Amino acid sequence: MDPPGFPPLQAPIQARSSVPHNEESLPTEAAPTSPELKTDTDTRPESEESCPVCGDRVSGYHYGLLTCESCKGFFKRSVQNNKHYTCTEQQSCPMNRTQRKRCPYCRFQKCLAVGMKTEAVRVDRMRGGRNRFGPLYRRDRQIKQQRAHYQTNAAPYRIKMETTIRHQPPLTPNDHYPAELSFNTTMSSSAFQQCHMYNTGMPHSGVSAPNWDCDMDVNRGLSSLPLPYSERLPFTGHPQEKCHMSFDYHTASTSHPMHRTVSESYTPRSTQASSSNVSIVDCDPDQVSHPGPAFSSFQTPSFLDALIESEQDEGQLCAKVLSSLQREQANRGKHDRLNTFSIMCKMADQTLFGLVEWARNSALFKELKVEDQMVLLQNCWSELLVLDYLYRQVTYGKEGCVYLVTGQQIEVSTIISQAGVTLSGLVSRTQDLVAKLKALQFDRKEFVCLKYLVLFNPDVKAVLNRRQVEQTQERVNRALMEHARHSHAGHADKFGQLLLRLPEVRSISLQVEEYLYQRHLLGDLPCNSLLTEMLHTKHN
DNA sequence: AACTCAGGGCCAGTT
DNA sequence: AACTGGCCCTGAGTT
Repeated sequence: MDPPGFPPLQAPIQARSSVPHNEESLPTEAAPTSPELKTDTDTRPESEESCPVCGDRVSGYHYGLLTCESCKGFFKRSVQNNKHYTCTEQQSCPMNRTQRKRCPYCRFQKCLAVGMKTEAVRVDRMRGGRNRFGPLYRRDRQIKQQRAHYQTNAAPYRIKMETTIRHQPPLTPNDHYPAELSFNTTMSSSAFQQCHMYNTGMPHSGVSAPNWDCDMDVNRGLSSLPLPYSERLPFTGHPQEKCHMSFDYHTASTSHPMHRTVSESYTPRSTQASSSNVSIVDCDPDQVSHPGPAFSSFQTPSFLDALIESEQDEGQLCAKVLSSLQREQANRGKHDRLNTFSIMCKMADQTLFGLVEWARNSALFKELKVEDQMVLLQNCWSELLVLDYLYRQVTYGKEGCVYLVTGQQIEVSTIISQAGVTLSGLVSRTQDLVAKLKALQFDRKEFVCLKYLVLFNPDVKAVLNRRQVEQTQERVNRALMEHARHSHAGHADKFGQLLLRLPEVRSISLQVEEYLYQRHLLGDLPCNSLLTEMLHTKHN
């Protein structure tokens, strides 16, 4: 079986002396600790995690993430032998340890969806050595270690991520392996195929053709949906009054909140004392002297309440996005309508616009230097978008549906059947997270806290006043811990459970960025949107 | 130089 | 016969 030139297999099995990986063969008292059994390997994350594909015990990092030995082997064989499976059911077969063998199609799709990388399978079949995912694995370990640390110590959540490496360009065919090693199948000339293969390293199955780029219900719905959403959303006030903030994509770049942050609307720190929101800034529970038990017991709630106050109204955002989209469609000819993908991008863009505005209006954020505001937002904008999306699903989304910022709902199955593998994978990953958050009864205050924790990330390299960012993050963290402890006695360790969701939010957001960037390169994104601008800043 | 660990291969067992 | 999955070999990178 070995290629020519390889030494013949020596070492018959009985002659091998190595100790099985996870066996309980701990050293005896007399025996010195072998390198394999030293303390840090005992805390390896893979020992306690389950395979994201089938739930079996993970055996280490394989092809991009922690998986079990079985899925590692399955994935390797599938890619090496260029397997094309088919599903006899609805392409949504259950995937667990006992049923994973039933449908290789769904198993392989799940492998791709959770992020296993086909380009990590070597077509030259060279053994041993290292690939370029080393830093990714290291980073993942760091995150997991911190997670474990926080679980045991309930210390403040810290997002350990270096901005310089966090947005690596995807592997290109020539990046590490020769082109034919990564793409050993004929590459279609269509832009979609290019995009798909770039993201997954695999040819598109052809089943899930990119109808996503065509007209879907969400598009047709735009002309018929009523403008006021007061029936469906907690809308307060008159939509007409709140919709005056038009969003013209042709002039959008000059009105981006980011631009205004650095130009006309920045309030110098020295003037903050007179800000109407100063109470938030000054009510650090650790700093105040305790006037009495009543006040003391409500310190954190009032801090949180103050944070909540600056939250954008969902109905307001909905009406704004909807009216803008309706206006844009109205200005287009009958045959020039926006396709679904463009509509989604514009929704995301407007939501992002709102999130930047939210940050800028936050008293805690205003405390920071403009330079820090910029780098923090540039670091976490996609995570904020993901969090925002998640909270919307948890709060308004029906089972099996995706709830759009415009109030429309699309069935997840429709998306999965019409979108490509990358997008489908993203949607199903996100739906899993939504289910977990629903089970936790994720509430608005917790949502706001998570947004602040993600925003105030002291590990962003370019941050000037790290201490200030760190202190704010810790305050929010304490507030979240207190809130989770007191408001939801039914959920043991809700605080820890919420923090455990953040690495997944991060991971999804990176995948979203990558996906959007590829679509941008293909000319699918509006060029003068805030979304594009943010993507550009990262890649520059 | 020794160690690490993620890639590939082998092969008994299963379907 | 084809597939599965546990175990082991390999070798670039790390310590």
